[in-house]
Amino acid sequence: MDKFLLIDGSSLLHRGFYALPVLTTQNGEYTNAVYGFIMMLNKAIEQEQPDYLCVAFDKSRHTFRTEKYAAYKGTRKETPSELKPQFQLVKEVLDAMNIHWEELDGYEGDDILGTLAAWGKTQRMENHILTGDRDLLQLINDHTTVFLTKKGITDIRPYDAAALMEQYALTPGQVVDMKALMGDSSDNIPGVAGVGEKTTAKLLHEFGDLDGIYACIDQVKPEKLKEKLVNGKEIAYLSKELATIFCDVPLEKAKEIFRYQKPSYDKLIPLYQRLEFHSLLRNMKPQDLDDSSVFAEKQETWTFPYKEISAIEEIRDAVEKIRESGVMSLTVALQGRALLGDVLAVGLGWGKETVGFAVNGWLEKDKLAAVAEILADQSIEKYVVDGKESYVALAQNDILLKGVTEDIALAAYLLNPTAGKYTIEQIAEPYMGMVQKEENPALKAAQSCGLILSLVPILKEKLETDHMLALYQDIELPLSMILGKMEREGVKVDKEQLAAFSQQLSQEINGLTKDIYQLAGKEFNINSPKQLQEILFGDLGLTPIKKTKTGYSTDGEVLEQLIEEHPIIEKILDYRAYSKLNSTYAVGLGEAVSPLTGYLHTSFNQMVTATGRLSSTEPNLQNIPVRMEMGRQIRKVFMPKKAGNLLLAADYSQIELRVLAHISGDPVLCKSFLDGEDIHARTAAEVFDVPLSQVDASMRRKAKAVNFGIIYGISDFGLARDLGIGRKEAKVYIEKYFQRYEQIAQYFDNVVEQAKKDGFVSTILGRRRYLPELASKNFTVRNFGKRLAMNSPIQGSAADIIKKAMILADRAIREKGLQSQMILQVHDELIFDMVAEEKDILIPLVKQCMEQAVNLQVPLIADMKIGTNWYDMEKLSF
DNA sequence: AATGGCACGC
DNA sequence: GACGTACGTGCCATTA
Repeated sequence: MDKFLLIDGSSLLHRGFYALPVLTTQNGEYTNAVYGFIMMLNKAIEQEQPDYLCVAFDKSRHTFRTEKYAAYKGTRKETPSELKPQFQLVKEVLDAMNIHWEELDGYEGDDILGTLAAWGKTQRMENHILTGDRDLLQLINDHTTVFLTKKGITDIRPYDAAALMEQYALTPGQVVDMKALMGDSSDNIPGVAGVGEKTTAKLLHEFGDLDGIYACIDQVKPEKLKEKLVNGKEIAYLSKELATIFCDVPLEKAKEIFRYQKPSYDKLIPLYQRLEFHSLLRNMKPQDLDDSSVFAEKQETWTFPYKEISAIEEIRDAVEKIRESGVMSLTVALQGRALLGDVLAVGLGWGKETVGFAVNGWLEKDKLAAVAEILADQSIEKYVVDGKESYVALAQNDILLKGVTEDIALAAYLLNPTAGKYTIEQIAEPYMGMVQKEENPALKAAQSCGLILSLVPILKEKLETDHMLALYQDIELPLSMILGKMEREGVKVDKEQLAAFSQQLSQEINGLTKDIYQLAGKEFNINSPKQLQEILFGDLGLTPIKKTKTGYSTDGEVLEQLIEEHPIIEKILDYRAYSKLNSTYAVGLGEAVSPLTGYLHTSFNQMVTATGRLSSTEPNLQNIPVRMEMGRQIRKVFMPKKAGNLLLAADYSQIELRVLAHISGDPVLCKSFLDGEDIHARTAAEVFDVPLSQVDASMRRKAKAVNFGIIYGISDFGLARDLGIGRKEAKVYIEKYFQRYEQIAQYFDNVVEQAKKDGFVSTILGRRRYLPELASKNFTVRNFGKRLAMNSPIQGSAADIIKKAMILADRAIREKGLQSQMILQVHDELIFDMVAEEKDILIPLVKQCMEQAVNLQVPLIADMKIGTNWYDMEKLSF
């Protein structure tokens, strides 16, 4: 069946406009909406491969609907002046692309789409409608699927009748009935007064449609609702008429005018050049451009020749040329995680040349050996993507990687820490409009080297304008190599002890399982929240406390509240605690021990968190239990490598509150730190209005929760829940806090205000986090954005500080020629495997590196602990 | 393979 | 009045 792609031009243009920052060309032409539109269009064409297509636009505000009801769309704001001229522009682009578009006086784009869809059905075509407007869902039928744009500009979801039912519980026909009843504020369709979303859903479920409701109006209850419906009958039907897409617009419908054909590149290229759509130009495929004379002179700006080599002589030849050049790009394609060191292919780039070669396992190690020398040569600059990964993988093959001066993955992460992935494909896409299609690993590695060389200047310029060049060069880049070293170093664990612990836990779990079956009266899978909730709230009739998406919650908080109701609860809590310890830690860590080294080698991820923190995986060594005594025991298995060595744990005291004191400049909090007070006790004294000496344990506990909340962006609700007090009481504490710490309140107001203006917040070292949430129309999302604006600079600055400290510590250890090793980072804590004889040098050294990492308005304090394992740690006093 | 619920850390 | 503590990862069960 032929495919007919129908595009809602007005909707997509608006979407493009609001999804992208305002862009102008050097001549001052506004282009963001057009750019966004083209991105969406190209993606849709590529995905859908339509045989026919058409774009529909609204012509003017005056339509048959405004004739009928003058206020229709009356609440719409004036189209922004930056968007208006882009309607003309996009039509120029469509003409150059040879894509047919329609608009007609008196009708909306929707009506044109509806008409064409109806016609498409008669032509036995499969209609695919692309829009951001949910109204069009009414057009769904067996020949018509509606593709709705979700967030961003490339996220699209298809809706057929089943998907519509699943998501909105509506049939296509009911879409208009829904509008008839509840109205639509954005189109200013009135609907029936006093009928909202819930009522509408109920009515439609019961009576099917508007006619159904009025046919059985006497059955409608409650009486009030019936009254509303009777009074609103006329408006309901008017609303329905306004919301119904008119499918008989007088249009010329000659099939051939819609046929998909190639763009007229001789028109499109100059147009893109005028609009400065460089990435779109680069993205054009050479084979498409044969007919274009403009292509010849532009070609080299968006393609980079690449080839595969395999003979060792060819590799040596490349190495020689790289030596002369002094700068190279490098890619190392891997199978599996870097620590395995399984290299698939290597790419090398220099000047305007790139090559790649495959490495087939251990047999071809001589190929790697051929490049070893230049890789280890500090004086030859390396441009890479994820240098840590390459470093670790190469090191596993006894090849040292030195001289990494650019890492585009780290650069791209800093430029947008919430992008998610930082592979070469992901980076090239937004910055160059490049979609990499090469699959042969060697060719791909080579091609990537070309992309790296092109991307480095682009990304660096952006870092420079965003004031993050120093953060990139002085923090993230050196840190990546240190993390690589730490990963390879690993940490020793006692496997036997781990197994014994697991044994012990399994026994406890067995006992508890029997008890729980007994108390429940039957056997079931205690690990299954679904089965557990059936037992607790069904069979045993306990009181449900809160809901999840799928049923009643059985989480710890709920169980704690049920503890008095039934003896089974305590057993389940214990069961959960023991199972967690066993599966994740006792068993999980045991399985993660490397058979090669006998140590645990975590991977530190430098490019995942939105705030700048690190994360740790396979295994995660940043969430080893510490709060509960039983769990804390796990720490006994972590030990230094050599007999006689010690573990050194250095953790920042209250780093986040200190950061807050510094950036807010609040005199009360600053003084408290300068005087070395117990910070939670001081907060208690302020909030409860008593002298420091009269603060009791309960007051301090409450104040601690308040401080905790302050860091995370507090709400009275959350604090009340944490402390088990009333919301009003919690609210009083928070108000009192902000009265006493006036400048903190002031700072939070300012940071939110500034974030709204800039679209991002920054840390003390200039790290950014963009906050699109603040511009959301949704109250909840927007409030969430405010909390992020308050929290991210605090958490992110703390991350900046410890990263800086790690670099200082690493350097100091090297300069002093010490054998001790930094092995772990846990957000505010550094762990070292310490040679006992170096104790007196290392401890003050680390302490100083951490405390002097940055200069704040308040002192930074690092507490030092040593021990023979991670459990038995003794605090040192200075 | 992806999602949801839960639980561990800071 | 809405919603309801930031940032993560791993395990297990369930669903597709």
